[in-house]
Amino acid sequence: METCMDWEMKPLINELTQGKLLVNQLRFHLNNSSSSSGELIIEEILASLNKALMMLSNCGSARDSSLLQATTPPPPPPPLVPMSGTSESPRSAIESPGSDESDRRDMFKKRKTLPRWTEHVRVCSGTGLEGPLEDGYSWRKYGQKDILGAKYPRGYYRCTHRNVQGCLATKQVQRSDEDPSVFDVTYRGRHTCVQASHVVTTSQSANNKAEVQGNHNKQEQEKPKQAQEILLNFKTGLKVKTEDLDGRDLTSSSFSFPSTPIECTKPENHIFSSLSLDNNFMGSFSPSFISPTTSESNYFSPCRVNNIGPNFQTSDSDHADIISAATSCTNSPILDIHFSLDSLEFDPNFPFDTSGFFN
DNA sequence: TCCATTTGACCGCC
DNA sequence: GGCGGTCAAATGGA
Repeated sequence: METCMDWEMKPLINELTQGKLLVNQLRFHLNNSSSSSGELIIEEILASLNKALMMLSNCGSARDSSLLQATTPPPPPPPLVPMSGTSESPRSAIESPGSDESDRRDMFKKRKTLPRWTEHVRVCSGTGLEGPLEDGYSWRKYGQKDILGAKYPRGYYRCTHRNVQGCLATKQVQRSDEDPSVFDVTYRGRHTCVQASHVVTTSQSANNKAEVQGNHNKQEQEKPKQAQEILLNFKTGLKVKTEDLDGRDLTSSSFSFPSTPIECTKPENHIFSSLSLDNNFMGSFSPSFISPTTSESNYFSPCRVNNIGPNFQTSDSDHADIISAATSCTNSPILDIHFSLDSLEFDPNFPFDTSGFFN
């Protein structure tokens, strides 16, 4: 069986390369918009992408499946991992009719080895609703428990596709005692499922790629068009806020896209609302960013950002893997997105398919 | 009827 | 034995 590293190395590199391409397109766009400081950010993004690419080419198969182990503190591991044929099958789905006792014991053992990481998510004020967080995946609540010492109960969610696709990803949502608007979301396991929206977008992407491969000249002609579409989609909801960067107030220089579709302004439309381009984003979001129909979709909009330190570096603290929160995105027609590509650690196990994101 | 949520009970770990 | 995590029956909504 191939190592997880191998399984989508090429697509990953392709996607990163495409990311570079898109950033260049973005740069072009920004140049036209005479946003000089946006250029600075783009340079950083490009540098980060290059760095990631270099890391990928260097690490190669050096990295092993140890990343699947629950390590402390875990670099925010991406939840997406192809585990087709994995031994980790949910009890209810793929279990063999063996002894329930041993199965249950196995379940606990597996649980311990699942990667685990935490995000701090601040919900956007305005909805006043309480509920699970929309993060691009379909979650189904399977339990809630009062936790000792915690004011608020902890909600337990698992992937909706657990039974169908054997996806073992779970998350726990715990409202912070100190700040009720902050939720600690602990993810466990990685998504092995293919979200419906993801399928659509990736297939579209695949179609585009097939088309491109079929006709190279056509590719040259269509790429700008494609990229433009991508850019259009990209800019519909994306704004990079940089005021937190190392004390540099770059707010004025942050690049933002003026034409925000009305959909993005609606609080009930959270396609981009939980977008965060950090490590966790790489893992926990369906690249399509299209929220599947889920009970949690309309509750509120979590605004997740990375802890952006100097030069987009995450801090060395325990919170390196913790997503702090933006204070608000509800009232902004353009959702703020903080991201740190510099801190990306591409888990070889993670099927980083940005086609959905950039499409 | 199907699906998601709720909630009490159960089980393993510490 | 207590606590955290999960299961599964009951319940409700679409």
